[in-house]
Amino acid sequence: MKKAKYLEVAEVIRKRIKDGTYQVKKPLPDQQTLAKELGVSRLTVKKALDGLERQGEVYKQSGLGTFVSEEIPIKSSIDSPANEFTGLRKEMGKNRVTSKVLHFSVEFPDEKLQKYLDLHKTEPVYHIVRFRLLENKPYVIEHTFMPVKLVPDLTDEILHKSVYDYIHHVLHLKFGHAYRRIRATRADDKYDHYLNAGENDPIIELQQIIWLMNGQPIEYSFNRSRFDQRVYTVFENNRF
Amino acid sequence: MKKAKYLEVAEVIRKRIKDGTYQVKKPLPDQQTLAKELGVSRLTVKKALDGLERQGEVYKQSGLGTFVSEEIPIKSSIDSPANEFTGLRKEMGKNRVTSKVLHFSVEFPDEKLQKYLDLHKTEPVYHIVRFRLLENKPYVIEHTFMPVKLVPDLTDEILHKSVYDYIHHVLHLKFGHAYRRIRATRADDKYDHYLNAGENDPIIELQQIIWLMNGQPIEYSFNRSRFDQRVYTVFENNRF
DNA sequence: TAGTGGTCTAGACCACATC
DNA sequence: ATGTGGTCTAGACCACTAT
Repeated sequence: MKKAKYLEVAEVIRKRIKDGTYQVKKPLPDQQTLAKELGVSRLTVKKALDGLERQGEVYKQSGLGTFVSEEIPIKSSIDSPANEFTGLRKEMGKNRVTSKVLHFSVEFPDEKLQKYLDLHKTEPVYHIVRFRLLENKPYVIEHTFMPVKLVPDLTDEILHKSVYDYIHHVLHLKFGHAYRRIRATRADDKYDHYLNAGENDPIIELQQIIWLMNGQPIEYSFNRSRFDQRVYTVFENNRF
Repeated sequence: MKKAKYLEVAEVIRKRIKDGTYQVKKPLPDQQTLAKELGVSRLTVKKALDGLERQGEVYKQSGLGTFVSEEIPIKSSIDSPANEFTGLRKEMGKNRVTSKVLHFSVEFPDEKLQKYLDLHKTEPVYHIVRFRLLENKPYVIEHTFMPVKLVPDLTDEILHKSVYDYIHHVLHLKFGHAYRRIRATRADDKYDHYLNAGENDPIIELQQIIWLMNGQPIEYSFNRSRFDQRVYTVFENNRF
């Protein structure tokens, strides 16, 4: 299966931004010119630029042109994007993350989970608690619930590596959308002591449901970190 | 200036979802049928559906159809969307929000602010601290910095109502994109006592830079709430 | 095989900003 | 007047899913 042309075009443009061919705050060549150069229609170029704009790489001004976005001055390398679908190992780098499985069981879902994961009470879920360290420093406690029917044959070994890899590359499932809630709370969960959090230390918690492309919910989870260990970020674009 | 057709089409479909014409988890009419019915081309329908999909109203499956999304079970009415551009008064309802101006001055920007707002050190900024209550209950302390050159003639009266309204409807400026960082912290700011936060109460803080459509940064701010008063949410769609 | 959404094209016209 | 991006069309072909 071949990649769509507009994705190829977006990659070319992204590279040119990265290597300085197109400079920050300067206009890119106009859409017609890019279309001719790359041998595609103008609409295909526009579609590529629309995507890059949604991701914050460029911004367009009708009547003026398309410009390379500036660096974001408050962006930090420790930020965790709250609007991406990469797993922790991929996000942070494979070898920087280690995982300890604190709990792994199969259960029937309670009423809350039945609602969250759109399950009948007879359809079992995995219940997983993982303690994850970033460069050997306590980083996050992840409480995860997934329907067994959607993720068959989950093993302890997979839990130590990447569940995301298993879901995507072995089961060939694709995440579609997610709803996430971020809040501050106290260290009051039974596993929080793993985070080296004192009794009065704030905790930052991200709770989420993830759905597949076909609309089925595949994961309910909440992830807790000590307040000074994690910052969630959102990039937002004011377009339809 | 007339509204684009694809926006009109999206509104029609959104209404039909809301009033039950199209039912949850059931397929909408196919794109060709909708196009004919509404007297537009198929691409225009697709563009409308793409937007609704990004906003989570529907999801599409190639080869199958377009389906109405389910209700999100963890969504709560107290959630604050972290990926919207509406001001607090509009988000929560005009009459539920009251504002007290704790500080209002004009200053030359320090180095940090010069970087955040892309300013020369001779270009002054407003420095505003507002205490905002939701139905007379302490809700958030907002620390806001804006370049004077972009927001001329800001008055105390505007601060008591909606700065967003002034920027959009009087100055006719449009927000383009924003980068937001959400973290948990302690009640250690000099204004935090307004939140009725005890010394050990966690605080949830949202820090952000907002840019206009033309790429100019117009606001740097950080907003602090007591941990149990605010939850930030993100909806994310795994598409280009 | 039939029906769905996804992509792509060429061409046209419009809205907007600048000169 | 010119050049930019935004919208819209009709038509074509492809990829995917179900039967």
